[in-house]
Amino acid sequence: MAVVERRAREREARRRAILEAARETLLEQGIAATTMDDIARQAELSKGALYLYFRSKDELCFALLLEASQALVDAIGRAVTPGLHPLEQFRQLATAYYRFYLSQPDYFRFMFVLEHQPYRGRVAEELLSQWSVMGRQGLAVLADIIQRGQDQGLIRPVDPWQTAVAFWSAVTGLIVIPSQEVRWEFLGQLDLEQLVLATIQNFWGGIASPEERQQAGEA
Amino acid sequence: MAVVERRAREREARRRAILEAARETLLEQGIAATTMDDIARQAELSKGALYLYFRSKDELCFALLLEASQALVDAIGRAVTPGLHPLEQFRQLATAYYRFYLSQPDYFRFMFVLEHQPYRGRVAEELLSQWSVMGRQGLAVLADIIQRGQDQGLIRPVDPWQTAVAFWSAVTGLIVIPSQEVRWEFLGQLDLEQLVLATIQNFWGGIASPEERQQAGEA
Amino acid sequence: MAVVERRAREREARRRAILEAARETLLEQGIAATTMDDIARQAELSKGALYLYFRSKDELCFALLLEASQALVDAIGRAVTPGLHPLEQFRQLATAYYRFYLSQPDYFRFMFVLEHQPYRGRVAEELLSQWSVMGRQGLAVLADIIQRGQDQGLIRPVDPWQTAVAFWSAVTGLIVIPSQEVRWEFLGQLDLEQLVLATIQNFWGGIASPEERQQAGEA
Amino acid sequence: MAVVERRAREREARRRAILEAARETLLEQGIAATTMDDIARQAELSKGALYLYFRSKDELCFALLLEASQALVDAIGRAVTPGLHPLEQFRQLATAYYRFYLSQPDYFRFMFVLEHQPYRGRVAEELLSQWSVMGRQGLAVLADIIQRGQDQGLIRPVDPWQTAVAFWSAVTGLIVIPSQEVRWEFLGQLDLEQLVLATIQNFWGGIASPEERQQAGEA
DNA sequence: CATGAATGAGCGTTCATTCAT
DNA sequence: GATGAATGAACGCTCATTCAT
Repeated sequence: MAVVERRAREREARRRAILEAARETLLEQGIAATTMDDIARQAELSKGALYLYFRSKDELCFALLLEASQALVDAIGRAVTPGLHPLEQFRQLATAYYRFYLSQPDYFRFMFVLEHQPYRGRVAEELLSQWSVMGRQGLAVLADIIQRGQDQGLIRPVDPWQTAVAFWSAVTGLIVIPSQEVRWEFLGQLDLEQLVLATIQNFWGGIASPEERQQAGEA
Repeated sequence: MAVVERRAREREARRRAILEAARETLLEQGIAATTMDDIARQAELSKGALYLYFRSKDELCFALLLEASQALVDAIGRAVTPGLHPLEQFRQLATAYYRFYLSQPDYFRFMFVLEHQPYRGRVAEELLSQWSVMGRQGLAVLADIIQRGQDQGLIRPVDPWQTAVAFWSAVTGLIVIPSQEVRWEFLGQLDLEQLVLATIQNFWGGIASPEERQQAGEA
Repeated sequence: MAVVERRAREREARRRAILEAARETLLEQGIAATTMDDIARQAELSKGALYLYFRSKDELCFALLLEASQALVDAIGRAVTPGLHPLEQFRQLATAYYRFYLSQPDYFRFMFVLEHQPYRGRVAEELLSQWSVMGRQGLAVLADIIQRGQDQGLIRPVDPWQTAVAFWSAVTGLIVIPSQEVRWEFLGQLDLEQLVLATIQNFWGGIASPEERQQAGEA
Repeated sequence: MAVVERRAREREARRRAILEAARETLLEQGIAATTMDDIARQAELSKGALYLYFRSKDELCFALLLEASQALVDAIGRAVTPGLHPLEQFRQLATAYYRFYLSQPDYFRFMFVLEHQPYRGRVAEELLSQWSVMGRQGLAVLADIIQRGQDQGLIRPVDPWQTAVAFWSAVTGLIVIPSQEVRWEFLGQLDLEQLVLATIQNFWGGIASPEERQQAGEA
């Protein structure tokens, strides 16, 4: 039955190859401007073959979104050293997030900027729930850090989940919005890295408990 | 001739009516999924009539973007009381920004989220430069506050423009990203207002000069 | 009742002004590429006004065709000196024809080259018959010369009408075809005038009676 | 793989079938009045399929023009027996030309009459140059005959290329203009064949050298 | 499994014509 | 008479999807 396995492996490999091709094309041209022909050409496959691996263009795009998100969540998960001081973990996480943007700016932009249609009702329900689970997983890493910070008295009593969302949204906005050069070209060039680091610092300052803040102030 | 005036007025009114219709339809369905037929139907006009007021679908969308931006910039400009303490102005501005989102969430989302293609080369150059001027104008309000805060020794030496962009991007991300319910529905309901206020606070804390911070801490 | 007359005169003047405007625009851009808006703009009138003078775009085009043809037929009629030797009249006519092309090449091209749709059924029957009458009138000038040439024993027994059509078609082709530069650009520049004169000569040589030919040969 | 070959053959066949359908429809209705839908319906294909074989309506029309021209040039080339007396070759060529009109009057009319827009810039540059090459090729056959006629002292010193263009234009006008029945219906029915033959005769008479002419006169 | 020709609904845009003013 | 806003029926073209091979 090794044949069956090999087939499955080959199928998976082909699927990833298509996603890779789709990534390059979609990121360069945008979703609406990319045709299935473009992707097929890039993947060196026939257009029909695409439909053997993805039910529709929507599912293909969503699969790419899923893959990008998975990569990001993985990167975040790997970045945080268990047992460290929460502020340090906080820094690790934010740094990993920003580094992910640096290493895969297109992926990043694909996730947050591109013109995704509402996928509900257009892709398999199963994929949508995968997406939710993964998203929650990623944010949970951050929420957990905050939670543990509170347990150790380092952080004021705030809602960990809400705080996590806020921090994540703010940093994402910070990264994504000024980098949409076509639209906000008038903003000029910015030193994104420093802005992100400063924002992390500010944010921690904002949620730290008074004692912790004083300590940090003395340090 | 009063007739000429009336005509001009009617023309402007019709133009705005089309924009209004476009807004409703575009925001509900997204740019790509909205056809000129849809907009015409919503505006209770023939499709051809749309082209008497806008040169193309692109220009229509961009005109909406421009209108929304103008409304936002105006709201911001009105909100800031001259001569007040910069921190207070800072709060006024952020509050006005958030209130604009509250009163016109669709406008807001249209500006920052929807799938705008790069407009360069697709709409009249003149419109593009209006857009740049207006954008810079809006951000300048914030940058000025920061500048004056520095002049009064309230704010650490930071680049006012970069800081303005950072703050604006972060708050915008904070408002816009979690409110994309279709995509981030798993985030759950958030108390956005409190998050925004907290972020303002954090941000100010982050750029305040040491003396000012101490003062604020004592208060 | 002078008012009625004046009105009629004004109406006619306006009609001609529109035709003039139409001529410039149609000849420059072609029929299909010219819109009623273009013509109205050129005529400094509203689009609606055009329809007060012409029932449709087709009738406007046909009216222009008619006007051009009338001008040509008039020019031909004026050119031929009654009582002269038929060969000389023949030359006069051909020269007038060619001169008309020289002085109004666009008119000429409009008549023979441009993309006229079949007008039957699209313009008033009355206009179509005007067109026929005028066309026959023009050709009759040539046919009459041939007829009189035969009466005087200068021309071999040929059918005057057929011969007239043949000569006219050949000369028209000679003028019109190589001047369609866009299509036959590869032909290179030609000395049209000499070709036309040579063709006249040849043609006369071809239909002259043996005696006449001999005489001409001796001359 | 025989499959590849078969595919290529089928593709070519389909292309020709579309051209055939286009020919019928275009000639009946004119270029402007024929829609791609019409052609598709005639070809019993979907409209989209047309675009698998031709990049645009313009290219389709031009391809038809090219095909017709090729057929004409081929017919001309085949008609002339090498080594024959130039006058005889002259007759062969003109006869072949006229016969081509007889056998394919629609093709012929399509080439010379229908409302072709300037194609430059609207079809691939490559097609345009094919067109030029072929056109020159065709005319060169005639110019060569004239040249050889001169070499043998049969023809007066005239510019062979100019003379070829003149003759060709005149004959084409002779064939094409009176056959535009819709426009020149008032001309009545003509014996085209005899007119063409007479014109050939006249023309030869016009360019023959004096000796040759005398000889012909005596014959 | 893979191909690529074929489909057909739909898009943005144009423009001759109409008609209330 | 003159206007010009409005209509609406097409048009050329695209492209996600299907299916015979």
